Amino acid sequence: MPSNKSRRHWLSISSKSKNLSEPESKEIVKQKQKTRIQIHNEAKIMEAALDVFSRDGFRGATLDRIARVAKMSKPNLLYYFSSKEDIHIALLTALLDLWLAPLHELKAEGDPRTELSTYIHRKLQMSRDFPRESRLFANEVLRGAQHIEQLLKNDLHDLVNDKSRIIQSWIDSGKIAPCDPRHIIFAIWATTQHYADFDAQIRSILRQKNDDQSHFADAEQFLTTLFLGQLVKE
Amino acid sequence: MPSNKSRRHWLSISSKSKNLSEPESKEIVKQKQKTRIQIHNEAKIMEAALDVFSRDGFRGATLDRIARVAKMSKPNLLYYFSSKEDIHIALLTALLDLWLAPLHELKAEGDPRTELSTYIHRKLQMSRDFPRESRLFANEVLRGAQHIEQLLKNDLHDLVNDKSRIIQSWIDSGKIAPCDPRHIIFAIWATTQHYADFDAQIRSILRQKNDDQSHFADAEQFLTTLFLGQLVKE
DNA sequence: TAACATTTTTACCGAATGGTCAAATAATCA
DNA sequence: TGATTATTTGACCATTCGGTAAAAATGTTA
Repeated sequence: MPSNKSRRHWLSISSKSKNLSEPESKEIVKQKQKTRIQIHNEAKIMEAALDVFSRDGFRGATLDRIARVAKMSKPNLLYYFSSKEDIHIALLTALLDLWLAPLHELKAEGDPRTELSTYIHRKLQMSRDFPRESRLFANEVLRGAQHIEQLLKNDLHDLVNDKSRIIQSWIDSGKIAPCDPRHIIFAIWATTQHYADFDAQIRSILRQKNDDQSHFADAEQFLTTLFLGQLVKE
Repeated sequence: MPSNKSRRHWLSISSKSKNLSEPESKEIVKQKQKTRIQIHNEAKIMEAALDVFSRDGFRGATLDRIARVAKMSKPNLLYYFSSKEDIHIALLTALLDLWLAPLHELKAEGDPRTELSTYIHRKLQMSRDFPRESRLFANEVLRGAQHIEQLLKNDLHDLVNDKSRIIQSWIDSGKIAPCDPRHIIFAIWATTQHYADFDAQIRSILRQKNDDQSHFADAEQFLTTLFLGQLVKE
């Protein structure tokens, strides 16, 4: 499968949680409209920040490096975001939806085998096409997830519980072995994201070049077999 | 690239492999005997380094912080290791054996079900009891594994290939579905280490306290079911 | 105990860090 | 167009970074 090299994804900057406060009926909104330059530069910064934070983690990343990658001066960068922490949080927040999209699509109506293999497929696609995003979250969670604690405890927790109820219904109807459905989700996360986060290790073992993505097909075949219960014979 | 200034740092953690050979065979042994203070302080530094590197990654970690955790001055720390990179590499090297021990124990003679569930059990135990070690390697591999490239390409590669041959024999005798055995190993790594590396996420979702490890029992039960092929019913 | 080797500390270095400020420049719009 | 606002810049700052030099302190041993 050819790789999708042009990976500019739109990033809607977190419109700052101030928006939670009532915009005072339908009058003049305090939040000013974003300039074309603003939109462009904020996107440039997010793109650069993704590059740097995903490689070095929060503490290891530097504003100088982000500025250099974004091809702007450091003060200019700080004109758009007030601090390093700000950039990091904005980036994580903006990418969370993209990151959780595959799980959102897990539907109760479908049959378990189809739903699970579709989910695996989509997650593997994410690892293949958005490895930086995967590493960004991996780095953040490794650190203790201090910058997205609330996101995890609220949004992610609720989403997982929601989807766990679907899986539970499959368990109740005897289609899946009794277990805590959340561990199924953990296992799919772990196995699929592993191919992005631990890429260097996998390539060392498989002796693959950096641009070779042929193992993803094997991985999907294997993981489908694994999760659909046909790996070990009786 | 380690700039190897030939200082008086003949002391190195990895020298233990040399100690296995006969002491003073014929010539004057350059390797001097380690002082009690040396042994003590190197251990103190490794312990502190494990704490700091596993939390912040290589770039994010600082010598000042390591020194503070180890309760010694920074120059004192640099008396034992010549650079930050040195400490990191020494730590990774010293811990690799511990980290690979469970895989080493995978034996061809046993039956696949027992061998796999034992391996899962050991790996989960590692995640539970040595989470910092797990995160240390996770951080390093996330960065591209620049400091352990050779270790991965040689030692780990060979070990995995070796054990893959065992699994392949199980495939050949029809006990396991045809697949690249290395993906089985990857999947066990991913799922088990996930409980250490992504601990913060898991606790957020399960709403568990930091010292609660009760989910490890669930995890083992679940992963055994998963890998032994009894998760999804026909 | 004296001679010697090992360990620790103090004081320091140049570079990089996150961040500020006011002035200069460019874009927008009445 | 000019006035206003939005953007960019260079000069700067306090702190922290990885690391060094050399003396002081401590341990070891003849």
